[in-house]
Formats: sequence, structure tokens, C-alpha cells
Amino acid sequence: MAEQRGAVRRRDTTQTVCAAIRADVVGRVFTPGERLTEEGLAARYRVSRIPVREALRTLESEGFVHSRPYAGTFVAELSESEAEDLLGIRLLMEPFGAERAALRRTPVQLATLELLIAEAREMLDAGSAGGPAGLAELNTRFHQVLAEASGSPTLAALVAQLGYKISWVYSLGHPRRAPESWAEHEGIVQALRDRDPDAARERVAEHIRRAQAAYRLRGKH
Amino acid sequence: MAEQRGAVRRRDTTQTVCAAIRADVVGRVFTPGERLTEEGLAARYRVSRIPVREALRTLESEGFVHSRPYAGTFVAELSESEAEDLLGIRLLMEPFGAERAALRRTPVQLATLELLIAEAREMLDAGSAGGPAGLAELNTRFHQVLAEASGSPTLAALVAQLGYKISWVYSLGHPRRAPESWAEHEGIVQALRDRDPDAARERVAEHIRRAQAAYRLRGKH
DNA sequence: CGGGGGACCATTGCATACAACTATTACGGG
DNA sequence: CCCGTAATAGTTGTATGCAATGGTCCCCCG
Repeated sequence: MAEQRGAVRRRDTTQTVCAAIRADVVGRVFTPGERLTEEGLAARYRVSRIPVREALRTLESEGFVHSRPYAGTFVAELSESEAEDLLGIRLLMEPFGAERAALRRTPVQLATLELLIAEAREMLDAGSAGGPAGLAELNTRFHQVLAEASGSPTLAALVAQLGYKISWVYSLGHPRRAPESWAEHEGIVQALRDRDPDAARERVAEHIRRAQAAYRLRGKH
Repeated sequence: MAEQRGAVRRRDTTQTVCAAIRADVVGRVFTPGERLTEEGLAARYRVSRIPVREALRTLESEGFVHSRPYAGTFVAELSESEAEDLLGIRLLMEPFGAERAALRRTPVQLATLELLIAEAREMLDAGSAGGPAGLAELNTRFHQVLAEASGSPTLAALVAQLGYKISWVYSLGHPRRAPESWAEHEGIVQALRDRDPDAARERVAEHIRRAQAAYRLRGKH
């Protein structure tokens, strides 16, 4: 369990460690402002310091940690306004990507999105048997595939980074509006199926505005 | 000269190497698709492989290179549509940032922008004595400071990454519209001075649309 | 002569080891 | 008792070295 947590098959170590640290940051295992020692992380994931260092450089450029030479690496702290801006940026980029995706999506991407919706519906019908974590995972993947369907690797990468950060912010308290959310996803996929860029853009924009509103309500803690 | 190119003061090596490689990628010293060997880069910049590796991880997450385990690192290739999308994304993000900047800019940031404009005007009046590279550098910094003035570190980082990539694309052939460009910059700063978010957003949008148009004209090669 | 398979080599991935710097703490002076 | 300074310890930065893997070239076979 914790023993084998980061036991890598001597391959892809850096990427695995990077994902693990990011997951632990997003999952609030490491609290914002906390100092991360390379040796501590190395021990935690059962690797040496080199993969840890490389993972930290990636996470730094993604904005999850920041480090000063010889001083150490610290988990980033997102201000409230920063969290708000994140949602604003997302509201810009995802509709833009969806517009492109309506024109450029491949059949495989379309089918993947439909598959994700089907899996989500199954989970919802089963009464969240897969757990809310499963739905959140599906949601992340949905938005990820949607971004990739835009045909722009840069845009997809940016959306992915944003998605991680928003998960981080949202982790304070998940708004529970999964059924509505997935219904909206269906509308988005329909627009992609119809190759209707305007509808795709508008539906994604509306989807994100609603998520944003739900977040703001939860934000009053 | 080339001898001392990457001779680092035994500090900040990784960041310096990262910037150097990025500059060489943007400057077309390394051509898209080219394979970069760690040892070759280490020799070029007079450092060991470790800083090179870490720099490459950063550049990978920024999208300038891509690497597969054990296979090597390759300079990324930007398709024409990808270049077009880059400009589209910039057209989304920079006006958004400018809107925020009009409300959040600090006096120091405002003064910095004014300083940059003054320096640019001096160069222009001197008949591009500082060289076009100097103006391009000032342009990059202007947009960088403008993005930072939005008060959102995430947004600033994204704009910075985009800026590098756009410099890369533009390096195929610089559109020479520096005088008009800097006149527009003045209008933008005026909007920030007036704390007028709508004007700031619109002027930046117009500025970028014109740069985009100039690029498209040049693009017909 | 063209295509497939295998061995060699270059290169990457990772761990260990040493040097350099920061932060903390203890000590002495005011 | 507080502040400034210096030594110390802990952590980061970099170099060297070895094991694992992918790419390439050559040989053999069809």
C-alpha cells in the first residue's frame, strides 16, 4: 500500500513521480506553503533525488510549486482572486477549443467522448457506486479529450494544466451537480457530432459558467 | 564569445541553461524535429548533463521539445494551424489580462511600461540603431509586464509561454510594423493609466488583431 | 536485389557521492 | 534582555559512473 506507492518499474520514474506529487498537492496531502525536501519526497516515493528534482522542475513550470536556488521548494499558494482568475481563463479557453473541436474532431475522439458519457451515466444510475472520485476523474478526462479534439496540442496542454489547478481549488469543497453537468456534456458532444462550432462554443461556455456559479456558492464558507 | 556562451557563475545553472536552449530553439539554431542529445547540449553550454536534463523537462512542459523515455528529446514542430491557433489563444488571453491590469496595475508596473515605451521610442527615433533585436526584446518585455500587471501569476506565466512560442513562429519573418505597434502600446498604457478596463481590453485586442494580420500577410511565402 | 531479424553501439535513466549555499542556532557584546 | 555575528548543520546543486533501453547497421535469407 503505502509501501509500494511509488515503486516504479525502473522506467518512466520521473513522469510517475511528477504525477504522484501533483496528485498529492491537488489532494491537499501537501498544504500550500509547505516546504518539500527532495530527500523526503525521494523516500516517500522510493526513488532517488534525481527523478524528484526533474519532477519538481515540471511542477514548477506548471505553477504548483516554486523554488529558489539552494533555498528549497515550496507548495504554491493560490489566492482567492487567483482562483477566480483561473475560472475566468478557463471560460476563455475551453469554449475556444470547443469551437475548433467541432470542426476538427476525429471520429475516435468523438467516440471517446461518447464512451466517457456512457460510463458517467452508468455511475450516476448506479447511485454513485463508483464513488465521486470516479466521476471527478471522468470529468477531468472529458474536458481533456475535448481540448485535444481542438487539434491544438498547445491549447490541450494549457487546458490540462488549468484543469489540474482548478481541481486543486475545487478540492476545498466539490460542488455536487454531477447529473446536470453530464447532461450538459451530452449537449456539447451533440454539437461536436453536428459539427456546429457556434453551438459547441456556447454550450461549453454555459457549462463552465454554471460550474463557476456553483463554485462561487460553495466558496461562501 | 561562443566559448563563454553558457559559462554560468556556478549558480542558477538550470534556469540559465533552460533560457539558453529556449533561445536557441526560438532562434532556429535548433531546427524543428532535430534530435537534441543531452551530452551535446552539456558540451555546448559547458555544464553537466543534470542541469540539461532538468532544463529539458521544463521546456517539455512548455511545449518546445518532446521526449520519449530512452528515445531522446526532439525539438517540437509547430504546424501552420498550430501557429494560427497560438495567435487565437493570445487574442483571448492578453485582452483578458489587460482588462484586469487596468484595475489592478501597481504604480511601479505602470511606470515600467512607460519606461519601455520611452526606450522603444528612442530606438525608433535613432533609426533602429539598437537593432531590430532590441525592439523585439522590448516588445516581449512590454507584453510580459502587461500580463504581470493583471495580478494573476498564472495568466502571466501562460502569456509568457505563449509569447516565446509566438516569437518562435514570427522568427520565420518579422513583420516590420514597429512604429505602429508602439503607438498602439501607448494607447494601451493610457487606458491603464485611466483605469479603463474596457478600453484596455479593446485596444489590446485591436493591437493583437493587427499583429495577427501582419503575420498572415508575411505568412504568404 | 529487397526485406526481415539480430547484435552492437550510442544515449538515456537512475543511483551514489561530493561541493556549495542557506537557514538556523548558539554565542558574545552592547 | 536584545541584537548582531559567526559557526554549524541540513539541504540543495552538480559531477561522475553504471545499468537499461532504443536506434542503427549489418548480415542472412528469400
